[in-house]
Amino acid sequence: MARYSAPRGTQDLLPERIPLIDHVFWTCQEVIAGYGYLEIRPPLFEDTSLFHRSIGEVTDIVEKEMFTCQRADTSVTFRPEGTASVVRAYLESNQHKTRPFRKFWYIGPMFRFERPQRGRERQFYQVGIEAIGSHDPRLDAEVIHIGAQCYKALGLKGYRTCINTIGDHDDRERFREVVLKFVEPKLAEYCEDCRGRFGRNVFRVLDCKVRGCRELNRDAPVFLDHVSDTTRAHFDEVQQSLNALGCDFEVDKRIVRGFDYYTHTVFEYRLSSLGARDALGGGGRYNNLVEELDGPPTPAIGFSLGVTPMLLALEDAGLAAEHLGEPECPVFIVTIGDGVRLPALILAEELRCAGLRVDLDYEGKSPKAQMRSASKRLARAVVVLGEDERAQGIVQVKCLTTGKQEALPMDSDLPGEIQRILSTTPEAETTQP
RNA sequence: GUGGCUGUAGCUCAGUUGGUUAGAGCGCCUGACUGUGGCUCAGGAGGCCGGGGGUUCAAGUCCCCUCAGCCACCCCA
Repeated sequence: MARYSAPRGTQDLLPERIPLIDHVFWTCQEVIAGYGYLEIRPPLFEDTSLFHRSIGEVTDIVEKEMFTCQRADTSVTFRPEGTASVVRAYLESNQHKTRPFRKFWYIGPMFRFERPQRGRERQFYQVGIEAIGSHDPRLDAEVIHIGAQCYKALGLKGYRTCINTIGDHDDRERFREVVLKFVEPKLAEYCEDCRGRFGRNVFRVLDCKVRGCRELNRDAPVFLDHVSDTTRAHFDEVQQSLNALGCDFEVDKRIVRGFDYYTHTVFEYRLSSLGARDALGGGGRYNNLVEELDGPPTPAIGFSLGVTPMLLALEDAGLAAEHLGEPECPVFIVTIGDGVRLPALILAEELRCAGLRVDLDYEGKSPKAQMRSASKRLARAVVVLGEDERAQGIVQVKCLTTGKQEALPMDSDLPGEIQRILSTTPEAETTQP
């Protein structure tokens, strides 16, 4: 048992797993870049107040899930999501004055003090995009489509793109009144949770899973019946644009997102095979957030995709294995005898300078064991440098895929020769089991 | 934060109604002509049985606490 373990809800990304993570990163990045989004890298922590303002005071995240650090008179919080930071950076660099419409993407760790379970960690990676400065419904469609394209590019199947609108502030206030009037008379009949939700967030009462509450909600008011014409028109155009893009989607009236800043279009990507926590990612429009953070009224929309659920989905679909494993080190130098300790060090460095990835034994292993190490490291060529070779001014170069070995003079073009040997043995070992 | 399940070698797991020196497969190390991998064979190392306390003549096995993971809830990527 190790003395220390990683903090709860965190994990080490060991070398074997890095290629898989990178695969996800690169695939998403490639898709996103195709739509003109540019990467932005804000700090991992912000003034605590930024999240209070953006996410909302009465959200679970702000109330109990923030990693906050107090030093003297400053309080910073490790970001629980990316949007607030991006908007803050947008305003701080005066984009709203110089280049009001911008499209950003980001990737990096987020932090939430939650109880961990499958697909939920306290430090987790998200890839996200934020398009700030336009209310064009075609942009909503683009953003929604990009997320789906990321999943498609990863080879995932069976995910669903669910969209909804939560209207603007007026729409919701109007609807809140309607719902309050609907629920209040029979409040006593609802479950305990719902009676709590009544005061905090009435809308949640409408999608309670308890059977009794479902019965009570059978004739509940429908939001879309109470929205303004502009809200409805926007939502309609979003759907038309999605169809134009060839993006499959379904409307799910129950989508309500966890942050206060969302307006109008909200969406979620779901994959039921993930279990109870079936969301791959989600996002929405946030037309009031820029203003809320002391900028000019500026419409915007974005999403964030959880890397953890993507990894789980890839693993479930059997698409992860091919990306797991330690990156190969194509050239390994086997030394025999103490007399070649320094010559081997020099030779390795010369080969590296010529652009090869080279390693050698630092454990004092026998030649046989060094060969085994080379194999395990997926080396494709071994350079044997022993006392005998050194005396003759040569090295033995053994190709591990063909097993052929040839003697080459030390003063010949060794890097070139090794390159030649590596390139004449294409992909032999990748076809092994 | 609430409830439930689980925790034995590096990994995946066996371990009978509590009973002697806790096992297997894989992996790791060594060896099979004192300098040559993969395959095979032989041998070897490696476990405070998650941690702490308790019951008992005796605890990996039973009880309590704690930590961690998983599952569900709240909520959420």
